[in-house]
Amino acid sequence: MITRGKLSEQSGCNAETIRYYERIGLLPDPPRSESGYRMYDQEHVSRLRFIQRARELGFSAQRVRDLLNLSDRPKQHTRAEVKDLTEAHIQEISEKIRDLQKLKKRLDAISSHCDGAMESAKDCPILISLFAEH
Amino acid sequence: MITRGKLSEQSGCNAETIRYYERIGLLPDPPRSESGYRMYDQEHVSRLRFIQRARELGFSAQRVRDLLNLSDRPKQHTRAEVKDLTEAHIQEISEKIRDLQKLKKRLDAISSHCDGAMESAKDCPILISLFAEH
DNA sequence: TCTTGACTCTGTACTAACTACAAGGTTTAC
DNA sequence: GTAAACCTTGTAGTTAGTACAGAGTCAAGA
Repeated sequence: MITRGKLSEQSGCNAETIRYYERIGLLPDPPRSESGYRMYDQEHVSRLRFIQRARELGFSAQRVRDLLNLSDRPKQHTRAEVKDLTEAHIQEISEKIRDLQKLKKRLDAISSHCDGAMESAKDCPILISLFAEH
Repeated sequence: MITRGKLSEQSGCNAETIRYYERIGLLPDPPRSESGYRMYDQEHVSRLRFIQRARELGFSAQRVRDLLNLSDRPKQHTRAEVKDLTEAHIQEISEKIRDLQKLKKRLDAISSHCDGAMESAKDCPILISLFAEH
């Protein structure tokens, strides 16, 4: 059994974040010592690692919750459900990439019209294009 | 002179968002009618359009504020400063794209190991990889 | 034994960029 | 006159945490 500080240290997860995960129901309430200190076991460590890996992969807290539910009640769920969640997430990421690429293209185009010579910002083609009607 | 509702309608910007932009200092406090209604003029319309365009291009509110400052005091600023802000922004977007592409690659790799057949989620390679030590 | 420092507890407030709502006042239309 | 449609303000919610204050607890050294 370890305290929150130790769990934070072992996992590299901010101690406040651990409390936050408990609050939003990603980590179950741990048992407490007589004085009220949280006492974590190996189960908590594994679960926190899972949460960290999923978050690193960009899953939202809600998606992580869904994945954990599938994992907690595997008999009522299928691999297809897990795969569906993952595919939906991949889809979202692909869309984000596409949107950002479009954005970058537009910005590159705007930026290329400005040579950045040391003249007044008033005449800057970038600002003009942002202020322009249409 | 138009009211907030009309400005919202004309710009397509949510009326509450206009109040928010005022609160964070992107839009100047407009003059008020006798009864306290905000009265906007053409200047406000242009400025709101600028903000909307910049936000669509993914500039943060702080960046938009910086761009507006350059525009408001063009004599003290140069085109080079505007270009620098834009280039920094393009840089950030490029990094985001790279990060997301890396993420997608990892997720694709994980997902491809799971055929999604109707078996228990317990044995799902995706969940296993998320729970795995290392 | 006392004290000091490090830890933990709780609740609360802050971040970005909005959105939404309640309770009240104003304007417009019929 | 009254009802709808607008406007005002303050406040709370969203995501995914982070930070801090004030109080209690624990372990080690003098």
